Amino acid sequence: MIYLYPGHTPMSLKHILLGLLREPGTGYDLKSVFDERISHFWSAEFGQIYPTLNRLEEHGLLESRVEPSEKGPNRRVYTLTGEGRQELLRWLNSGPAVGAERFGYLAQLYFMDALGDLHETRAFMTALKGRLNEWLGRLEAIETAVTTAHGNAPERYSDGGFHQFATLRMGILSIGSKVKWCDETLAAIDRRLARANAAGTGKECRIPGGSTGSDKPGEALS
Amino acid sequence: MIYLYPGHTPMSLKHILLGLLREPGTGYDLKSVFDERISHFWSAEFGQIYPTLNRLEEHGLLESRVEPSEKGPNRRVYTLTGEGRQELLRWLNSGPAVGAERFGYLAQLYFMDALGDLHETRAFMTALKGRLNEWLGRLEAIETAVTTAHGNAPERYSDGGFHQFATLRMGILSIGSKVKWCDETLAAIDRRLARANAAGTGKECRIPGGSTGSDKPGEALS
DNA sequence: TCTTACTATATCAATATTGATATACCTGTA
DNA sequence: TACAGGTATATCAATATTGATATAGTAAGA
Repeated sequence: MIYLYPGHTPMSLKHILLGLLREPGTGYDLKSVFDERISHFWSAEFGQIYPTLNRLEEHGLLESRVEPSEKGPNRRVYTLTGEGRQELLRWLNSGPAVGAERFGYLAQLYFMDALGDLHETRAFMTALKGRLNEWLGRLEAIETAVTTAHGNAPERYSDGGFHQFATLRMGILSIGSKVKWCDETLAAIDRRLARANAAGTGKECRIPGGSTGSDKPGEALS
Repeated sequence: MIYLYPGHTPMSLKHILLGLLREPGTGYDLKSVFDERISHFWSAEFGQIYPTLNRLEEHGLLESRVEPSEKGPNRRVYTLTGEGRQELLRWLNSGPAVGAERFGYLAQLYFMDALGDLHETRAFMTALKGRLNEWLGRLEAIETAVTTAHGNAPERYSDGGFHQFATLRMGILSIGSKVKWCDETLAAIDRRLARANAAGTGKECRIPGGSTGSDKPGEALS
């Protein structure tokens, strides 16, 4: 990895902007693309987009021109330069950028034994499943729209292409697997709750140590 | 969400440190926990761990004492205070922290039509599958170790508990779904490559527009 | 007229995060 | 002796990221 700037870390935002700007656009346009088309793998705020566009232009990877807008203030439209395209290709050829994943909700679950009551974990997992299902629904709606609409006029940043569609599929399969995991976990919680009820106390269920371990689906957690 | 500090964003590192420090430990200990036990949902470097521990102590959520080490320089051992425990519980009760996910490799794939040759995409996906499979193997090895070892002496930050095991399961299901997605995508690439070969040219395969769309497994991408 | 909403750019403070670096103790080994 | 490797703390510069804020034009509707 050749770094664009000293101290540069292999984060991808700069390269994503280069990739999106193969078709000219403004910072405002780009923000919609993050929110509407690629939120399943990256997000960015204005506060990061505008300064990054500036820096990429300073370094000659983008160039911009100001155009009048039909609906508001002037637009500063950015386009990829030859140098920018080279940097984009270099990044695409640098091998898969597999990095650490971060899940705040898993961190919460990891420590949730501190609450000492599995009913709270159950409520947490139910809420989580709801949130993930909403997300999955949004992705599947896009998938349906993409696979249904044939012959549509090509849109800017269209998700119709093979590569774009493949990233959408990963989002769907990955979030889908998390929903299944919620079900597996909820089932395991209910089994534990039932056992605790049978044993007598009914309300307080401090969690007994390790897992029993099983490969049968739905019983990996018991 | 009540923010710990002005301008505080809902990132989880501070709370993760509080959770891990229910059992006393040093910054160095914590780093191993990130690397060895919870890398499937969070990671952190020394450069972030030490300053964060300092700030948490300043705010009264942690306290520390210096102890001689058996194997090196003195150890600064941190422990959770009552206030720290309260903040941890508040975070656990604040609902699932579902945030945007970021995948550098999906960003690369999204723009890879720029390379104009599906063989390059194929090589990329093969490399990615390899990396993900390695990762999956590491998680499954931990799962096996956890489900096999019964009656072991309880370790610091043991992964034996139900909640901890559930987070491991999500890692396995989630990475597993991504490996399956690699297979689905590689199969789709091969079908396209075969079609292009049959059509004549053999080498250059610019990608024709949209996807055909199908629900049959392995054919969602064609 | 006033307000709301959308378009559009830009900057700020604060925190988050990485990767490099400096220091220093201890143990085993070449 | 010298060096490698593991234990341990700490700081730095640079970049990444969030969320709030300021400014302004346009258009629709109360």
